[in-house]
Amino acid sequence: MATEIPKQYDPAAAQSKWAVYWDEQGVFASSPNANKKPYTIVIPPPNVTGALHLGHALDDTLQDILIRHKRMAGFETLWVPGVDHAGIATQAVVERRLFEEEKKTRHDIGRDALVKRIWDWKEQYQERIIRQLKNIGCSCDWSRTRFTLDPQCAKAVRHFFYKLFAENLVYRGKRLVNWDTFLQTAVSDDEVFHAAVQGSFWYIKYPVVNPKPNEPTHVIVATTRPETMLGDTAVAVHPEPRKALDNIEKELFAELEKASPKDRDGIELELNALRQRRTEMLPQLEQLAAMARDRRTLSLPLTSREIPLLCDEWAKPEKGTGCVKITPAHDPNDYEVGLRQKLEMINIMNKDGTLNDNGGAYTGLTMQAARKRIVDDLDTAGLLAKVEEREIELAHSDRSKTAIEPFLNDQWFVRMTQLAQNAIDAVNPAAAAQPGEKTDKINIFPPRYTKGYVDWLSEKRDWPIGRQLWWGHRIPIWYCKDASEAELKTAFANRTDVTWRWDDEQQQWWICSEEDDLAADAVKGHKIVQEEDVLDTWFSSALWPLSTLGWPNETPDLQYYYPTSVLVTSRDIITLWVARMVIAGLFNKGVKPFSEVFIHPKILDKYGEGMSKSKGNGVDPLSVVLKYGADALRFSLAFLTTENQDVRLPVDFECPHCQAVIELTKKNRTLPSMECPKCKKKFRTQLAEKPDDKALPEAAVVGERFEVARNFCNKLWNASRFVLMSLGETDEQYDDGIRDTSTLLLEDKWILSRLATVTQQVTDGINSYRFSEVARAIYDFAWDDYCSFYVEMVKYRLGNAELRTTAERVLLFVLDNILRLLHPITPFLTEEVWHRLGEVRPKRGLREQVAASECIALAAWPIADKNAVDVEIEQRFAVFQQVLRAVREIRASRNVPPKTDINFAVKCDDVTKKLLEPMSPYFRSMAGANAAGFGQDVAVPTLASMLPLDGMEVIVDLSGLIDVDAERNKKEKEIAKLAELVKAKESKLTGSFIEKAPASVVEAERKSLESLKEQLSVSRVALEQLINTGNC
RNA sequence: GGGCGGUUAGCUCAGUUGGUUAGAGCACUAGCUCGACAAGCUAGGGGUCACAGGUUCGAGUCCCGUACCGCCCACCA
Repeated sequence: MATEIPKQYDPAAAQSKWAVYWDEQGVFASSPNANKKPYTIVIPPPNVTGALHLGHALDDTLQDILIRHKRMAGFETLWVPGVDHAGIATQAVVERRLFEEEKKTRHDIGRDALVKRIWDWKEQYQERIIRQLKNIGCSCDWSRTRFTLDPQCAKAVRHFFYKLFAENLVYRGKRLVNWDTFLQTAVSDDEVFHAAVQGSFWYIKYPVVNPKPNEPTHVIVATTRPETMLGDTAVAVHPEPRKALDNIEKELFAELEKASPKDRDGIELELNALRQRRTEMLPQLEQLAAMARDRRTLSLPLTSREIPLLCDEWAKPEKGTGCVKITPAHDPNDYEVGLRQKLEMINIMNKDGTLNDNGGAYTGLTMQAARKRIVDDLDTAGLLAKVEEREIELAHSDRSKTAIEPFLNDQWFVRMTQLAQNAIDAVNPAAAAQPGEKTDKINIFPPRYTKGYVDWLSEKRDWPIGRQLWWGHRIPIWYCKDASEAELKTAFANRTDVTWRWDDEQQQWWICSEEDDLAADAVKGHKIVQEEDVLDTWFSSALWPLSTLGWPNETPDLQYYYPTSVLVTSRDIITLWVARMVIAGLFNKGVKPFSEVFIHPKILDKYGEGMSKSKGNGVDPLSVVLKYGADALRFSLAFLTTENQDVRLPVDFECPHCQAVIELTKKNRTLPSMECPKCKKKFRTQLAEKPDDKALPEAAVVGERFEVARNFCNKLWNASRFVLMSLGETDEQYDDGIRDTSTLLLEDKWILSRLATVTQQVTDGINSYRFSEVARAIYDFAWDDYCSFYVEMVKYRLGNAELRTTAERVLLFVLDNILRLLHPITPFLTEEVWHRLGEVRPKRGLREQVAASECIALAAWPIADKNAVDVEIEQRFAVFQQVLRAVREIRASRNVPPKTDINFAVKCDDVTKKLLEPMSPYFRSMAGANAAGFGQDVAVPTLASMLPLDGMEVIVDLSGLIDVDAERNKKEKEIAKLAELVKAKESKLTGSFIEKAPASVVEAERKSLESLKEQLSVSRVALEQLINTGNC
């Protein structure tokens, strides 16, 4: 029966089988259990903008490793799955698609139709995302799947907003916002990126009104955005340009003193420019400052407006012309100046990016078109002094990729001063962070990420929470113009879930309701109108640990599972998301939302770029699963997770027809289908959406790093196959045999000692998020110790009736433990083998929680047996390994045919002799070498190869096999190397090393020198013997 | 401009509090179809640990500086 086990692990079969099994058995379902400690993770909800890529797969694999480990370790584990509506991002992709496919904008189809399309999109991608998670083996409690826009989350959102409003922590005000003219919404600073574009620097002349004699007739300002001049309400000059220049010069001198010779030239250049500016421009700037104090005005070109020339320190005399135009409604810095100088703020733009009525002759043009016309008109009027070509860093919307226009708009904000401070106080300083530490504070790992979190919060910038979108949580505010407070009181008499505040600026009531049920006639005789804007996506994400557990209701879930145990995510949303969850958790519940935060590396593609949906370089984890299986994918990802900030994971396509590897390039990575250059047949990629493409066979994604893991899975599969085929029939509890140490041989004790060490390493490693170390430790143990040594040695014992029973027990015991240690990383493979073992040995012990016939996902996590750790045993075993390696090396280097047995002896002391003698059968079975003898006075054959080791000499009889010249050559090289080492060590041991280094280190070095010397003399004797042999 | 990473074998990366002759996988070379596994087995070659200085008996590891690569934040009329 056992021989039916295939030679290769079949991941697809195991995946479909066990995914269904776990689901049917309710293995991942969780509910509050007073007898167990909770261990909770909420998934960072992926955006429904698109499918998951390998970056998500890493995030989710790590969480699953933690969850599966804790589940086995006896915790009541809950992993809450879900997806995020991702307001702007999702609306943007749907809008973009609408435009590409139907050339329509959202205004063409209207709010309801657009929202319906987005819901369709959401359903499609949520389904796909959940399928991806399931297929890579995530052990979430699927019955609890949440969506940030579902009724429960909506309730939490309204409650949060209400609480903030009631405590006067939200306000509405005119603010300069980043306006996305494509999406027609404000976006936060965090949703803006800067990119260099080719632009120009225009110098424009503003005529002075009624210039006096000796006064300049024009003031020249430089700008990259001439069209905004229509909104200018002043031109500023520095009040004390001389003093300002003096200060800068002073600073430069100070810098020059400290500067390295290399930097000096640059500073000198700056100084020169400054001096030149002083002579050429300072007199005029001082004159202008004087004019400004004199309240002189300028005539704003192309308009009939007069604007003041004024003094403000924002005008830097060292930059541009030293004068700067002030456009408060369209520039963040000018806005500040405008507030300071109480300037009029003239908004010249409509929400769609065209000029409004304030644009005069240019009304209706886009900002772009207006720029051209304005420059032309200025030129015609002789008011364009000069134009410089130059590269400008321009703000772009992260969502629509279009240029941002600073825009004055009404906006809702959350006051951050106190909230941010609380969130700062909630984290442990980086230096104090220890995994698993019992503390009220949050620990961030790796600790270096703590700084960014604290720094960002320290700015305490108010959070703009409104978005002019249709996809999201509508702000629960209703406006009422003309009711009296008494009327409001009457209308909401018995309601504790409605509150209001008077908006002085707009002369209206703000009515905030916690329940989404305010009718238009809720206030008798008055119309109330709900705010059109929706909330920033992060507003609902901030509540994720709360809303997924039932908040604002004090549910049993919330009481049991909150705060969650750890949050696992990547570094780019530490501020946007992690910080805001902390804020929301503390504010709403008074308790941090999670105890630890683990930040894992980002996955980069072969070009070193982070994977993202918008770039199109995201690789579908299922394309990897298709080729290598989910276990291999997961193992690779765990293996990659070092403390580094990024990991590179290059992949290519594999043609499903001819298996040719097709390089994945920036060009073809966005294609839904392509043709194989080799076999000329077509195939689809993960991006296929149209029926034609979907009908094609799918290309898998291949990468070297996955092969390593796939090979490992297969290795373990085959080791298990060997064990399954070797086990005899018995009904015993194999672990009883382990506890009876009297029958254990050296190799048994050795592998049990190693197992105990590795068990501890793996347990500690998972608890402290050192995933790479964990994967490496099991990999090395399973492959090198278990397969290469233990299994090989056991082969001999299985054929020996007396030695068989213990060997079988240990063999099985260790495999059983490897499987359990590995289960969090490779769940399908281990579950498959576990059940097969269950058929042969249903009564395996060590199962506190479940019977052997049940699944490994619920089996007990191995506990390291400290008593089994035996350093001396490991050292003794290492001697055996050394000798075996030496014999093999001699065999290999002398090209002894594999079927030819050789004879060997080891010259050694009595202790070693006693150790090696029982190992004779293994030298035979593992190296084809017959032991001729061990001990002080073994006979040395006339033709022998001798290899000196630490305190021993391995002698292989090569009569009839040896090439004397080659042997001599080898020996000479060896002697030279040894002599060099001896020399180095001798000189080390004559220096002050002896006095200053700790005695134990010195002693170790002495011993090492002795050993080297001995090896050297052995080699010299061997060489001499060779020469003699060669001569006769 | 501020902050944070990185630089170790041809490639991708490990390297705990400084301590014998710096490791792994892939690739490469030679030999193996020996009953778990060719996705494998055995052996081998390959590194002045980016550069320069310092601390130390001793530095890949600690300190200072330089160069290059990358990320984040802020700003640039």
